[in-house]
Order: sequence, then structure tokens, then C-alpha cells
Amino acid sequence: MHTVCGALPIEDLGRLSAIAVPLTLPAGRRFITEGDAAAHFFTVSSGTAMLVKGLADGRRQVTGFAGVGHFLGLAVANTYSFSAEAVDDTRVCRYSRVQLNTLLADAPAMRQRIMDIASNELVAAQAQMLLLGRKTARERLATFLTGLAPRADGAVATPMTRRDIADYLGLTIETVCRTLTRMQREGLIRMQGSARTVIVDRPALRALAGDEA
Amino acid sequence: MHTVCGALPIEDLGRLSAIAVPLTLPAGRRFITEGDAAAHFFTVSSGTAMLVKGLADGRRQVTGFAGVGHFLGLAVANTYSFSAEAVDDTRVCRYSRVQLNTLLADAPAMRQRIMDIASNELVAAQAQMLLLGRKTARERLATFLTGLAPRADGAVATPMTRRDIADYLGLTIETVCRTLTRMQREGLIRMQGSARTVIVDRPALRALAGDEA
DNA sequence: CGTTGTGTTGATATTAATCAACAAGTGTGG
DNA sequence: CCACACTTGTTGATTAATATCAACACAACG
Repeated sequence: MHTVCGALPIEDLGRLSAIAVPLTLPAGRRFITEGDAAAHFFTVSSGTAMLVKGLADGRRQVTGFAGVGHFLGLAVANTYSFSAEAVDDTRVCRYSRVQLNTLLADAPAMRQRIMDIASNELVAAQAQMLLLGRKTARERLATFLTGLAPRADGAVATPMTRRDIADYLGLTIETVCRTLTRMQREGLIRMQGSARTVIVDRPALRALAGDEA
Repeated sequence: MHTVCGALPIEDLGRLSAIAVPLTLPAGRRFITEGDAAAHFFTVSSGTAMLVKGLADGRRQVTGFAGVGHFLGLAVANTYSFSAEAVDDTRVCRYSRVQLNTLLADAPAMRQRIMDIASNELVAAQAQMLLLGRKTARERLATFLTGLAPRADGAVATPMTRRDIADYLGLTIETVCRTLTRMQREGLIRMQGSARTVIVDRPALRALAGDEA
């Protein structure tokens, strides 16, 4: 999965796990709430989480999905600027930010790694701005699908609902549905239930995505 | 100005300026090109710069404006993932990334500051995703205008062209014009040439922006 | 089994884009 | 200093992409 995070080098995992609190979250559970005091940060152990920003009237924007090994909540501010929810049944580890900072003080490799993660997030965020500001519905879906990590059989996992995809791509549920249906009709993809999609013609889909400009 | 950067603590400025190469850029000059080897990073000394991402067919997205004191090009990757241009006549300082990294090795305060900057960038980027994905044209302009730093007389500087604003907000030039004209007709703002705008009714504009959800 | 949430498809509405004309600056060279 | 070209900004008419409204299929679940 893209954006939101990154993985740590093995040698640091032990020190990190010493302060980790493992949590099991059912699908849909919110574990970070926009505006709350930001006392913790999280890593994803299994499943998928997503970051959400909301408007007063209920409109929402998913700013990223976080798969296994990804980080959430690395903000400097005193309050979270986004909410986070489990997409499917998900295990996360929670870390105290105070303890993390202590740990970081003499772990330069880990510090560097976190810095790199933040930079990569920023690059991903800028790519997403281009998508949201300038790409068509079709291009957005093509970008989304080709950005998902393919499994051994060539299929990609889409555990999030159509609503989550729509809120991630700045579209409506209906437009997501119609666009995917059309891509299937055209032989670009094959949907196998709503949580699994085979990318039939990856080159064509990548061309549609329009990156590599 | 919002997003893209931040300022360093005074005590580090001397060390940084020792490796700085000052450059003077005319309005419109591009000084970072998407895809080029990322050997440098930059700070803005005067004027305004902007970050741009482009699609093959010419569509472009401005991902942020950088005013005085802001940073550009803090990526980890080997190539820049965006271009940068001077909005008006601008002075920037250029720093070698290699030298910067050496300097950072024993400057914890500076390192921390850069980490904080990156985090703030990320928060701003997520806010912009919400704007691009879910706000109306009117809400986007209201958000943009209320986010500009007001001068002593209450006016805000808008040195960028309508095209740049449109590419920043994911709109067309015409929609930006029409929306601003309408806001002026409604007494929310008063335009004084295209580079200067007085915000007449800031509370109303902030309410329109829809943040503080 | 009904109930509820999710996904799909169709008909229609609406926002913002496109196409077009022109006004207002800005700069250049005669 | 003025005429001209060229860029930028504004406004109007029309189109098009996507949202909205609506109906229904289907699966999960109590």
C-alpha cells in the first residue's frame, strides 16, 4: 500500500517493541479522533487502517491507507489533525510519544528512518494532490488500482468499501462503481467480489493513470 | 504563507549560511525541475516560490506556495518529485544536500526543527487534499484567502497569477475569476488590482472555508 | 427469514469546464 | 512617446463531467 508510512530496520524493532501496546481493532473501529490530544503514535501489524479528515456537514476525505508496517500519527502538533479507522479487522501497536522521543534521542538510524518516512509521505501527498486537483475519475481509479501492491496471482486486495475509495479519490460511490464496471467491460480489470480485483491489462491501466509525465 | 516550509532557530542560521549559495530569480524562473537529480535544497530569502507537479498533457497542480523563510526540496529520493518556480522576483539560498547532512549530524536542534517542518507540511498537505477532494469552488477560494497572512492594513498579497491560484485550488482560471468577483459583489472581499485583496468580512469568509469542523 | 448495509445501474440535475469575446495592463521597438 | 503585440484578467454562452436522486440486487447477520 502507498502513503502514510514505512517500515523500520530490523535492529530497531526490539527497542520499539519494548514500549509497544498491541491492540486488536474490529473493522470500522476509529482509534484516532481528529482534534484529540496526540499522546500516541501507531504502527499497523496486520490488516489495513485509513486516515480521514472530515467537514462539519459530513463530507470526508480519506488522505491515505496504511498497510502492514506503516506508521500513523507522526505529527508534531498537540492534537491530531485527522482521524484513523480500521478498514478491516486490524492489529496495531500503540506507542507513547514521550517514550518514543526518549528512545529516538540515541537511535540515529531510527530517527533517520522516521525522517525518510515523513519525506516519502510528503511526496505521496503531493502526488495525491495532483490526482485530486487535476485527474479525471477514470485516471483516478487507474492510479489507485495500479498503486496497490499486486499479490502472487496478480490480483490486488481492495478491503475498503466503495465509499472509502470514493472518499479517497474525491468522487462519489456511484462514479467509482460505474468507472470500475466500465473498466471491467473494457477488459482492463476483472472484479472478483468487491474486495478483490485482477488487473488484466496493467500497461494500459498505467498509461491511463498518466504518471511518468 | 502556509505549507511547504518553516523557519530555523537563530542559533543554527550561521552554520547554515556558511554553506549557502544565494541566487536571484526573476518572476517565472524555474529553479527545480521534476525528475532532475536532487542535489540541493533551498530556502526562500525574499519573494515567493511555488511547487508544481505536471501531467504529460500540460495539466498542472501547484502543491504549495513558499514565502520568506520556507524550505524547498527536503526529499529523500534521488530525484525531485516536483518542479519549483519563482512567483515574483525572488531570492533563494541553495544548499548542497551532502553538506546539509554533514551539518545535521551534530545539530540536534536543527534536525528536530526540520523534522517538525516536514510534519507540518504533511498536516498542510492533508488539509489541501480535503480541499481538493471535497470542497466547492467557493469554499476553496475562501480557504485560500483566509489562509494568507494579513498585512498591517488588513489586505493580503496575492502575487501569483489567476492561473497559479487555479492550479493550486484544482479549478480553472475562469472559475477563480468568477468566484472572486462574486465574493466582491457580496462584500466579502475587495480586490485592489490582481495582486492585492482586502478581506472585508473575515468571519464570514472563515465560515465559508468550512474548517474548524 | 426479515433487516440492514453495500454495491450496481439508470435518469436527471448541477457545478464547474470549455469555448469565445473582449478589456486592461505590460513591455517593446519604431 | 506612441503603436503594437502579447499576456493576464474578466465576463458570457454553452457543454460536459460528475453529483444527486432513485430503484433494486445481493450478501451478511441477527
